Amino acid sequence: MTIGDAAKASGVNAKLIRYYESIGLIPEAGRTASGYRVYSPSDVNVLRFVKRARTLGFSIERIQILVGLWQDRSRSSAEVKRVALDHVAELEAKIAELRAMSDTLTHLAHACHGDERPDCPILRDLEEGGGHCCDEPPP
Amino acid sequence: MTIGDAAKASGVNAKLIRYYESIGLIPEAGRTASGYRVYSPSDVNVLRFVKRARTLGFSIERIQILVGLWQDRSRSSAEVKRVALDHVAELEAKIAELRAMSDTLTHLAHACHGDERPDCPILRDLEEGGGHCCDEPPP
DNA sequence: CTTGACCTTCCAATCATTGGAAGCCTTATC
DNA sequence: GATAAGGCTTCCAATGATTGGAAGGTCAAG
Repeated sequence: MTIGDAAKASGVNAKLIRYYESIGLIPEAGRTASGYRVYSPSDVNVLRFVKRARTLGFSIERIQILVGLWQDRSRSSAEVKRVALDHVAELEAKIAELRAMSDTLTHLAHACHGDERPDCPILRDLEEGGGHCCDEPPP
Repeated sequence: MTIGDAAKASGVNAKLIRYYESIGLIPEAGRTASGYRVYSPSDVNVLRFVKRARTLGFSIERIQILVGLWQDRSRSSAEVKRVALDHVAELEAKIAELRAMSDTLTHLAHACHGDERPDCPILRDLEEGGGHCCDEPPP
């Protein structure tokens, strides 16, 4: 299999496969006499694993660990679970951050007339740093 | 005020202030005879506006627009509201994406014993692409 | 033999921020 | 007046993951 075949079979872009190799996430592929990279079905499995892990938002760094555990027959599921739960904790933290942003803005937008007049609570919030509420103007 | 003073007063790092200037988000600061940047309290207001907008997750591109509207006395609040709601829509899309990741992983982690044995539903999901559930193994 | 589709490497851009290096300016102290 | 500390200047580079392009080599079919 060439890199293009592996890309189709795994769903990982050929360019990305080369990148993953360059950073050491996947081992260096074998080469034909003319220098083309060669892939086996087992290489494709690794690529699919990586792709699925990326879909779940794992960082490349954590995927390195997961691939290592995956290929380690003496792993404990506790190790895998810890990596996953660490990631879940980061996801939840990010969600909470975005949730707070969205709620604040939704609130401000709700208070904004949205007409042709220039007066706007959104701009007032940005101006004043968000340290107050529309019903409680700063002293 | 020097850039360091403006940084303290606005909460925006001096390095970041230079960056914002370089990309045209804020106008070029005046200079002393020796080349130091000079800032006025009104410049600090702009920096605070930018900082608050970044805290709410607005992209630099949208902040450009917001600053323009802020300083345009003939703006309509509808324009501001539209920019804000576009951003809210992006935030909600991102939240939904992260929520799906987190829920999937939480489910998988729940099904994982987390003990010293190697068997692990998390790794099985990554291996098989998540196209099935623990109770419904693939045919 | 030519065309087109593939492969190779290298370099650059994205987004927002941070870091460092090398060198100049200002202020305080001796 | 010399010197040291600390702030300022510019330029270059790195982050994370991915994508884009350019320039050139290789393979298969027509």
